[in-house]
Amino acid sequence: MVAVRLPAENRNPIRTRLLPECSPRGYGGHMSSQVTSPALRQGLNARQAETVQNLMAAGLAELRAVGHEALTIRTVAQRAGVSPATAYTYLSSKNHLFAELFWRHLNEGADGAPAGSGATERLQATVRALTARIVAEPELAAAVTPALLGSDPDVARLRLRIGGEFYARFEAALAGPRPAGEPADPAVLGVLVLTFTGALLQAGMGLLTYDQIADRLVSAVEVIMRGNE
Amino acid sequence: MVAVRLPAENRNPIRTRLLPECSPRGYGGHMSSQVTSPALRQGLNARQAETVQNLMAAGLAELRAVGHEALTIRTVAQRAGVSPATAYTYLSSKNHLFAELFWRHLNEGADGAPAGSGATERLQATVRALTARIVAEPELAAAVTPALLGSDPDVARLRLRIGGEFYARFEAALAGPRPAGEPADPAVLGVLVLTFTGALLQAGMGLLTYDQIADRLVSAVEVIMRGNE
DNA sequence: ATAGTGACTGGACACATGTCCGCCCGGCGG
DNA sequence: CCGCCGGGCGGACATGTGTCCAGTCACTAT
Repeated sequence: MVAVRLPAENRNPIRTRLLPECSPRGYGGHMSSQVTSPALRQGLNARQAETVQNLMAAGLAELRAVGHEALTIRTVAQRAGVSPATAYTYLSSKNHLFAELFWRHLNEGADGAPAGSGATERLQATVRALTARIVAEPELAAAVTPALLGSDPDVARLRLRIGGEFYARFEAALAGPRPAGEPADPAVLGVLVLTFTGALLQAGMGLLTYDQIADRLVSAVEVIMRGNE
Repeated sequence: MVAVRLPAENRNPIRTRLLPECSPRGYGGHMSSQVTSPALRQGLNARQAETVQNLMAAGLAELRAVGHEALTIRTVAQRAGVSPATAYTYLSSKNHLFAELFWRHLNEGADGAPAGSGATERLQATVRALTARIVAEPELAAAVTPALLGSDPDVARLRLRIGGEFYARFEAALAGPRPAGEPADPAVLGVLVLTFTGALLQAGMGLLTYDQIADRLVSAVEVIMRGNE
């Protein structure tokens, strides 16, 4: 950890790595031509956006090819056709790369809120959808669990977003379809999120395979909801 | 990660780091004079056991003093008064140190199985006891979460033990006092363990403070048990 | 007393990580 | 056409990690 070398006040003036918001999620209007309203894209111009795009694609490819342990920012940079120095201007660390990739991966596949008559049913659908999404990139899943525990500020930012996303999805499923669902019980919601993250942790540790966690979680939802509507 | 450099077949012939079982747990007979029945202590003789003891104490002290990010095996070795090379004969990595310290810490404080009339009550007592134990060494808690995700074989060993310990404690609380408790429902048990590890993960990420997790978990137990006896 | 055993040592090694800095060069405004 | 601006480059650096090996020294058995 080099980050400890300096007392954290005279380093990194404000330089949080800037990456385009760019979640290709839902409203597909503003990402058509790559240059529309550059100011909205977190201050990245077209050239920079392309570099970032290359880095992300290369990161995923490298991850699939050699796994998260052997991957280094330098090999990713090479695969993306940029220099390591350039890569480091966008990615503060390996952990940051993994977190960013995971965030993007999570937000692909535009699953609308699950419809269904009962909360349990909707929650189980949500759980299945999420785990399916995660299981689709096993190496990414294995990489992101330790990565999200890093102390890097860019990681912290992503971690909040990812946690919030889980929370939002479970809340949507618990409360029911939009116009007038019942309000979600925060205690129940909390347990659901805790259980889900617990499953991810156990999978990350190798105590559960990613195949098992879907079934475990479906069963968990049933147990939890048994006394709660 | 140097562990990847060689294909893992011609390194470490069998040399899993040996540490004394030594959990000062319960039956306090066999650890009085430091030399009784050396064979039982995982093949460590008195001198080695003392070195290990020094390393563990130094590790904990260093952890408290500078935190887990700044700690290195070399500083721990120095504090323990041994050379880094020696430290590495017992500790395969920083992660291994943290896992070992956590395991020992968890097994101090000889809390017997919680008595109580209802399963919910016993589970809440268990949850409180565990989190209190963990919160007693916040730096250790912060260190162990990422550490347990490591790929080091020594870490894997500890991780299984720690997971098993959690499982056992929840099972004991769920099933009730020894001679004739009702058998624990494995689905409920599974949810409890997932929720607990989820809470640890969230605390490790900084989404929850370690102070909050006790309350969250007590509430979680109530929610989970609401429909299950 | 002597030789041997084995824990510990010192120090160099092969990587990896993230930072810094001077330079290049292509596009854009004058 | 010229000059600047700024993204990207090359490469050295400081630091950390885990490994390896020849050598030392106290204890032990003969």
